Amino acid sequence: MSNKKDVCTTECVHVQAVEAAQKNMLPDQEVLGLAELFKILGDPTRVRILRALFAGELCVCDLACLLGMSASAVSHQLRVLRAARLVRFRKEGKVVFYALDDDHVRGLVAEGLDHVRHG
Amino acid sequence: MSNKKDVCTTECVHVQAVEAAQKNMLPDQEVLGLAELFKILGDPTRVRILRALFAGELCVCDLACLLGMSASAVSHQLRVLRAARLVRFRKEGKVVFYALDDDHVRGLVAEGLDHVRHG
DNA sequence: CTCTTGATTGAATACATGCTCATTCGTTTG
DNA sequence: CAAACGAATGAGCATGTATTCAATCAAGAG
Repeated sequence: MSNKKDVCTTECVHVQAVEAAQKNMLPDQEVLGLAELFKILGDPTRVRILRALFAGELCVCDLACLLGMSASAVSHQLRVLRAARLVRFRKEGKVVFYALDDDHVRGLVAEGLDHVRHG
Repeated sequence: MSNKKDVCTTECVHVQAVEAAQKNMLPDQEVLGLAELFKILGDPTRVRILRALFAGELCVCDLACLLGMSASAVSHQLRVLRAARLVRFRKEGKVVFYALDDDHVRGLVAEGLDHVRHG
């Protein structure tokens, strides 16, 4: 997909700046991982779930109640968050408690809020 | 959307924890804004564009060349990034230079990378 | 064991989104 | 003015995704 550097037949390319940017490029794998992480954070329901877990662990039913949605919908999203290792879970009988699994999340949300609020 | 608190007919709700989480909930507007921001960051092309601009301003054609995609595709994404005030632009004749418009972005990307790399 | 309950899963549906292609805009140049 | 070029835009399509609904799993109660 990237053997088409000659796609730039135009004259407007600023070679120096482009080469500088090229040296700082991230490996594809990291770009994809980063985009995937942000995509997962890019859903209101998942943001609400994560924010709810800021205060401490909650079971699926708690979250469903808190967000006013079905346990099924919540569970589907928890599956996504689990796969991204953003939350972890703990079983106690029939009940499954979820909690934040990564402290980066707090930082990301905080920094995101800065942009949203006063950006 | 939230008058259905009685959706929780179950017995498993942990009232204390739920109430604590409820007090810490973000206003809907902030949740939506936050999710929107992350959604915008949650695309490989846009991540690549932003990363490219870390090194300094580039014109649309530079970006197209660097990413190996059409100027049209890049322009479409720049429109999205502009709307989110993540980039700003500067016209110089026919050429339009784009640059990062927000320092939060660097922090977000850095923190996201931490999670992706060693998370 | 059977029934109930919390949680998970899969299929189906409705909706959003990223790219391509063709066109248009705005500026510079001949 | 007309032609050329960088950039922006809109329609169309192909793909992805969040929720609902029904079914299933797992653990405790009767």
